[in-house]
Amino acid sequence: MKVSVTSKQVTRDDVAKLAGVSSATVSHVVNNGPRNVSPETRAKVLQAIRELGYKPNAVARNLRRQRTSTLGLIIPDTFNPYFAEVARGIEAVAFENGYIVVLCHSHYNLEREIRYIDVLSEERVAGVIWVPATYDDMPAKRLLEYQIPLVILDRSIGRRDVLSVVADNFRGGYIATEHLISLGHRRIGCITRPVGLDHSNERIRGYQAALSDHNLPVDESLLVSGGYKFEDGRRAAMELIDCQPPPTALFAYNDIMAIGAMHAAKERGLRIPEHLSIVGFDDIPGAAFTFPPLTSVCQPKLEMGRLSAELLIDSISSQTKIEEAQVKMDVRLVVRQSTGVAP
Amino acid sequence: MKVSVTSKQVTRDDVAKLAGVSSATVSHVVNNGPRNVSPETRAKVLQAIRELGYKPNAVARNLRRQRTSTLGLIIPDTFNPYFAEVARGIEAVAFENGYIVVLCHSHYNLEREIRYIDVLSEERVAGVIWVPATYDDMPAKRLLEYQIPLVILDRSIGRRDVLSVVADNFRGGYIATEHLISLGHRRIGCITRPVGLDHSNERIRGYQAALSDHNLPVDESLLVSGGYKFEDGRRAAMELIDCQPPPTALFAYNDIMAIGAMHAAKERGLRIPEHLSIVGFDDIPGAAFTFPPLTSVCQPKLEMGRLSAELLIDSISSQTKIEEAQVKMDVRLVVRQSTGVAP
DNA sequence: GGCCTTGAGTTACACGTGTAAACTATTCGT
DNA sequence: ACGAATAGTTTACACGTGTAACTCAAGGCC
Repeated sequence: MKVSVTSKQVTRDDVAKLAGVSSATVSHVVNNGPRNVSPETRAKVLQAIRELGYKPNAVARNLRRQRTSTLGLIIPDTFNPYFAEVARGIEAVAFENGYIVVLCHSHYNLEREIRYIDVLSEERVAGVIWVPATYDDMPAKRLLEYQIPLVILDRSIGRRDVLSVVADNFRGGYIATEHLISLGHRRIGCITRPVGLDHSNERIRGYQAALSDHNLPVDESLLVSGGYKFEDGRRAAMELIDCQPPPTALFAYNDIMAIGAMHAAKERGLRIPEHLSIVGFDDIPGAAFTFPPLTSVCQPKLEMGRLSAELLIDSISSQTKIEEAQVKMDVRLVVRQSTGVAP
Repeated sequence: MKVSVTSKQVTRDDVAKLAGVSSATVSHVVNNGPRNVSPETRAKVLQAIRELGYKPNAVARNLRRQRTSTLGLIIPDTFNPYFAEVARGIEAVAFENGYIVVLCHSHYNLEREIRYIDVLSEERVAGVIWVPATYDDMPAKRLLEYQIPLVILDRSIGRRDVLSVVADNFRGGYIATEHLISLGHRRIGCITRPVGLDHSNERIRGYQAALSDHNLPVDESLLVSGGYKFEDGRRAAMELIDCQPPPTALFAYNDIMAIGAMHAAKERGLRIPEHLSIVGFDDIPGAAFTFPPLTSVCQPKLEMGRLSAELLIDSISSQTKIEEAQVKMDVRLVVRQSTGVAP
């Protein structure tokens, strides 16, 4: 039925004129309120809307309502599958609730986070989900200063008034190690990031707690800390394999390093899992496709994204004070074929 | 210097009052025009802006200017690393040019594409980059009907008035096959999607053209079409390996299938590349981490994203008619260790 | 001096919408 | 029968901004 070919925007007044009613009535039809509209009038208005191809202008509506239905997502980089899955959950919940999501890649860069926060502030976004790129809290402070509702994902800044959603990294390290212990392993190596960072600290603490709880020694020489990349994992594994006596199992900080460790084992002629068991962390998509498929600790990434969006939308719409500032999500072990009974 | 603790929005008028000037002058300072402002007045205004923590309201500005600085990105799913990298390029260029990007996941769903188009239309986005989820052109038609500038990524709908950016899939199939031929392979299997879809058709044509150009027979029995997943690749490879005589090399439609084929080979006791060479397509991040690392055809994903954003922004700001509707991007072969001389 | 130009600043209004308040016409309660 | 209540519709205005049109003062030019 669309006839309009002009490039001029069709406004509510055009619809009103065609339908022979006032523009307020059109508004009442479009928004189902706040005043009632008789069925006949409603029909006339809807017909006019269809004929003209009228689309309400969300910009004007946002200005008038003094709020938008836009959420900002500040995330290091969706190229990382972990963040990509989180983003997927956020976008899905946003869409279900009539929000749109502005994608802001910080590229692991503090300055860029801050520049994006200023942009989002000017855009008057309804709220922001922030996946920190560095260990600097300034972005959170600035968002609070701007009075923008905020949920922090994947890290907590320990303030009672800031919502955050994190995975239980301690438990991840614990169950990974316990799994290896239950397979009879006694010397279990750990490949990790440089200590001092939240995630790795927690994962290492879990690893060590599991050892202690099962009366195994916590041998510092079995802990190798490097970077977080494939080559770092490969190198660290080499080092551990060359120990005397070598560990029979490895727990890696993340899957990429675990895959690096698998390569190291193959290069040393070790078969997995017959000679060496390996557990990773994150359960990236590729983990199922390694040879053999990698056992890994899985964070509920999609759920974490969904939950953070739900929390944010809740805190936007209700002014109720928050009870629990930090939500810790449970992790689970995905057992594949890279782990087996100790030799 | 910020003092304001009130939740009321700070407006241009507040700044004007504090600085003792008119609100138009504030506007002239903020926008560097259109009228000149003396250095002293400018200083007073900037000081007032700082004191009040004034942030111009982009919603109001967009309404007044009758345009936004927002781009819509409709994409099946950034969880797929191919799309994630494309999105990264788009976001980067958008940011550099003062645009923000609304992330719209279609989840390979036509209806959702259309619903998002309606939302973006109401939001009055300046333009849209569309990565088609299905083979239905309706989204493009609707965007054109709404007069929203459009760039189609990864597919072309063959209209002279619609910009599109695609990879040279034909050439990808060609150089992959030629690479295998140059290594002495004569029987080269091809694992592909069900025929009939743009991408796979082009890649198969390239594969066949390379064979013909080197005077090798195009043997239909060496072409196995299945799905596009790991298991599909594994099954297809099994079938080819069990041929008599078996091929000494395989070209797979994508890396996931290629990795499936690698697993099939290992299960059959074949060593790669000594007994069987394998080439994939897409060069996903995991391709470098398989054992041995996978040779693959690489599309310039980041560049494709960047270019599509640049084209879109160009076509938004200039009303010039487009010359070349379709841009075909070159691909390159990344040679790793999954291909070797024929046995 | 008269007239035009120029630069700095102001006034006034439009952008498209949501909704309070005003206005009618109809129904209701007594 | 008459004021009150109710439902449907309209009028009027505010949201915060960009900018055209205007004012005013200060030179510049003959």
